[in-house]
Amino acid sequence: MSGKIVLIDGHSIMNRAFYGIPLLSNSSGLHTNAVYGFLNILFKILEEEHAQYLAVAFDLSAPTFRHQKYEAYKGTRHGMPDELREQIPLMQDLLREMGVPLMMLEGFEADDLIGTASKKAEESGLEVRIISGDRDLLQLASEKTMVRIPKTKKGGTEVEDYYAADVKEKYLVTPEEFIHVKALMGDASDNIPGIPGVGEKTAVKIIAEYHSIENAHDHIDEIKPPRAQNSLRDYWEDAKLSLWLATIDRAVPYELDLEAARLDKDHAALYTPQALELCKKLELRTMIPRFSEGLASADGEAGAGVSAQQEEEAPFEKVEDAAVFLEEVLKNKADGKAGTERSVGLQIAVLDGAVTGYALACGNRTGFVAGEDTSALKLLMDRADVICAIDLKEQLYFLPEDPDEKKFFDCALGAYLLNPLQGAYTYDFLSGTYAGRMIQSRAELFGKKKDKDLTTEDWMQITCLQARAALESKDGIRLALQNQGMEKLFDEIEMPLVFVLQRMQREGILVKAQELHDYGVRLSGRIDSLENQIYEEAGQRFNINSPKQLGVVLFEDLHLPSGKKTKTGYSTAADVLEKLAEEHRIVADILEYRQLTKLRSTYAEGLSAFIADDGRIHGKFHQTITATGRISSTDPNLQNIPVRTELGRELRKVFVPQEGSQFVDADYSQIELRVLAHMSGDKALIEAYNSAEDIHAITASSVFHIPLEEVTPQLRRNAKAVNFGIVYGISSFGLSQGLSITRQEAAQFIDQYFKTFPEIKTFLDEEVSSAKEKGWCETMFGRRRPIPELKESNFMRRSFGERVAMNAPIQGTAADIIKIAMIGVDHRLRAEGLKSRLVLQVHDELLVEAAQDEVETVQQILREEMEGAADLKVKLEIDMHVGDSWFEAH
DNA sequence: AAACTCACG
DNA sequence: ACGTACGTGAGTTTC
Repeated sequence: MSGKIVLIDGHSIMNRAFYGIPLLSNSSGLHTNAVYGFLNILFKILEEEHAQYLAVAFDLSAPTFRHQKYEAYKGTRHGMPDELREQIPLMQDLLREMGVPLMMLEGFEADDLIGTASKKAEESGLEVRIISGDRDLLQLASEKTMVRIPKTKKGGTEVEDYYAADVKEKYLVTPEEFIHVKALMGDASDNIPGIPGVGEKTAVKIIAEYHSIENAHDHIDEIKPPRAQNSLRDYWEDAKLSLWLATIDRAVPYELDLEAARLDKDHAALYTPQALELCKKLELRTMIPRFSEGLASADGEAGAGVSAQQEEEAPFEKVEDAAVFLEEVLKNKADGKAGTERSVGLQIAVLDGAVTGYALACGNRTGFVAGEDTSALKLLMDRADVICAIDLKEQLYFLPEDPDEKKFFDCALGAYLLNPLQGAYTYDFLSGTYAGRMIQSRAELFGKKKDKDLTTEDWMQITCLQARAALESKDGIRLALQNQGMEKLFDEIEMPLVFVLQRMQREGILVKAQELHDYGVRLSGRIDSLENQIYEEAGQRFNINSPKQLGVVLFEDLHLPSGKKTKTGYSTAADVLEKLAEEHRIVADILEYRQLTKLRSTYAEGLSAFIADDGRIHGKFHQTITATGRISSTDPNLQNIPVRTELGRELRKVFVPQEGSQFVDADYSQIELRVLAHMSGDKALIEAYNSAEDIHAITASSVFHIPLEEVTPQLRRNAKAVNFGIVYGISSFGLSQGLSITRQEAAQFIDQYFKTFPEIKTFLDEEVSSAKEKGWCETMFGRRRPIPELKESNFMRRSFGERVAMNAPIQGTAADIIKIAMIGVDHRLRAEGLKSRLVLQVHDELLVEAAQDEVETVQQILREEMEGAADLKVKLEIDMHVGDSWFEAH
């Protein structure tokens, strides 16, 4: 017999899918994300494998014998979240409707059934593919059995494939020996105890040499690390038990009905009317087209099957005349084939900085247009109702000027709002998560190749995939935004901001290259003499930049009081060194050396490299990076230009407006604390803001019960630190670090603070408990941040989650507000026909390069748009300055 | 690639 | 008892 069978480990793949995809639920509150993800993986595998047989194994709900025994012995039981548990029967029902055989047998695990079925299949001459998220199944890999493990990587799914040889290559042992490794090292997730004191490294070493635990035990006196030798001797019974637990039973009394598992050629038989019905019932929206199309093609088997097949093999066309293709695309849409809206996915391919072409997608048809003919782009701007893209800001450089901003939809941006923790919003992730089509990622197609190592053909493929993913994921993303109440945030803040940020990037900021260079030279002079002085004081030459070497010099050679902080050695961080400044002259020199070399390498040298031919730095602003909704900046980072020290601040003198312009710089005064006052509604804090200039001083006065005039600088400093602490999600330990006081003292401050501002306490507690209940927190404008840490059992991680729940709504709301202000400022500058432009945003600060004769107007616009960006219970105030450099204006 | 340090809000 | 302030990005050393 020849052919191929795919065996899926049901629970394990459901598990992967559940944790890989945001928790979607349908209108009746039923969660469906794992079902959805499972189908995604299933279809992807089927498309790749062209297999003849398919079956899915599940554990029966009752605990199996092996685990029952061990769990009883150990008293543990791994739980499954209810949100996942409820999806298992749904998945099984759906598979039944699709005619896929379910392998289940009382008393045996899915592992055992798969092990048995794969053994029999191999014996009868079939190729076998085992799909599981569980590395335990690697023991089943052979020359004819490939174990495939889908891994959710940052931004997408990749499948790791293992034949027996691959297991050996990666783990240095054969699949069979792999069981013995497990028996020694154990596996917490699978309740295999292993033996104490033996981890992965030792276990692999022992088994690679002795091939089995029995043989190792026979040569017990030769076992190398004495710790492992003793452990194997003392815990031999545990090792044997573990081996038994880890071994998959390949002789289960179970016969898979191969005929029932048979797949037809294009898998049309999976798409039954009943399965379609169930999909509709579950509201698996993006799966529905797939099932109904499959059904339709099965109905008209004779002719339609062939063309469907062909389309699968050649999904993309290369287009000669883009405008013609687009006309046709838009016409089809308009004809109502896929709705009346004329939306097109768009992606531009750039190779070595030059546009090599662009892809337009409609439905499953994607046309790639080579070269730089942009006629279709103009047509597109004109004719399409919705243009979707991934990372639109970077695409805009290649589109005609001043497009109609309302037409665009950035899928990456939408997906970011739905889960800002995702980290990357690649086309394959968007397609798999929101369009129900799992596709090959860039890494799967081209491995670790860098941009410059890709050919135009490669770009063509990626670009087409991106365009199609954008088009297909748009509806799913919009629907999810709607369901989560974030449509307004998306439409009125995030999407408009894309264009503002792009204009800022394109504008850039003028930097005096010569002065920047001179600044670096000045630093170098001082660095040289410091370096020599440090060597002299140390009595030796060493690499001052190496914390490791520095630690040895300070704490061993010079015997300075042992820096307590350690992780992989001594800490030499600034706060540790500052406490040692009295002990030795070298410490102050090192701190100064650190400061100067930082300024030289990161700023003087680092920034120079980014000055473009126009003399300006065109840094990038990112809108989909931070967990809280802030913007981030790279290439270079213009949001961390020094300001706190005099010498560092000097650097800002090289950031200047162009001839005939001035900088106008405006920053919010304590925006986060004001947001807190508003959101908590705390009467005392609101009153404090309405009555006094100096919020930290009045905080000190209220908290410590002394008249405002008698607040000392020390007390004011304390109060300021507490205010910061509150915004960060207060903890006595954190505050004690910030103020260099004991935890008890810090706890007293906090206690006093909450007595003075009781509604703040209530508010923060409420934020935490609501986030615990819902799994996420949100800003005034509905921006969400999921906080998975709140569910964890680890104290440290859970505490982190609690602090996040207090901080994110505040930091995020402030971020929302300045985004609104940016849109307002940018739009007014342009609407009023001014030449002045926004050039930088630094979280609570905006910098405008203002034409000389527009300075006053710009000031008025900044004040109105920033102070009017949100209506809070306290006034939003800004500080504003005009100057001929960033140094002067800030 | 990870760890460390440090620049900013 | 657990060991930390919240959010970023970049340069350097080390593995």
